[in-house]
Amino acid sequence: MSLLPPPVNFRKKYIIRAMYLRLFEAYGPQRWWPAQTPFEVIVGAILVQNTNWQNVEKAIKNLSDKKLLVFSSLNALTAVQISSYIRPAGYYNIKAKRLKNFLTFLAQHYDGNVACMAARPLKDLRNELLSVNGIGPETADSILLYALNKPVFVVDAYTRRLLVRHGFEKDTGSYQAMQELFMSSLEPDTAMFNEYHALIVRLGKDFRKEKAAGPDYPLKDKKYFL
DNA sequence: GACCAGGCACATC
DNA sequence: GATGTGCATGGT
Repeated sequence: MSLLPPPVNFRKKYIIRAMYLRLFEAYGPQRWWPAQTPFEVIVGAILVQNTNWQNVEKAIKNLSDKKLLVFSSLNALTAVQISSYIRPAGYYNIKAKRLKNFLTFLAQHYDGNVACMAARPLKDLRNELLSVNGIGPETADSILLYALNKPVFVVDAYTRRLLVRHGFEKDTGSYQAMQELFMSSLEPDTAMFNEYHALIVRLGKDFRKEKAAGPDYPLKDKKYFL
């Protein structure tokens, strides 16, 4: 029995859990991922790399209008052809190649069927995705969580900024360290991981909006929302 | 006209 | 391992 304060990790984990409740209370369910099918989720996950979602929506619509949000249709196109549809998303040449890389991977390993991926052990599947050129940790985890409903926590730029601003991680901290903080603090619950990450993005966008609203906005007071 | 956005690969030290 | 750079559009 000790009256000493609990270890830092204990406090951090408590706050990680409490933040979810606060965010959910404030914003409610976010209903992610904004897509009709798991295949569309994956296309969006690649297109959104370092890009505003609004721009991705335009690219997705171009593909959707041409009925290309289906493996067989998109896979029939060359990278150059794909790039012509996804221009609004930016980095369109490299992203077209990345989409082709994924489509080739899906064809070779899963007969072009996204649902077939879900049968593989999570760790193996994650490593497979990471082996595809153009799919890094965040894109892989977004695919696992939002397309395949696997209990994996997605760390993105908003998550990183949140942890750094709260002094939970150094800004040089690794993706894995930040992911581990969430996953060791929470039960592996797919629906909750889905919601939590979406809420962090919502918070980040809100924060940016208010910051842009005026130079007198009291950022210092808004920094901590717990 | 800057500056930014839900990354990633690659070169170099 | 850490750090720097190219990739590109559209909104504020």
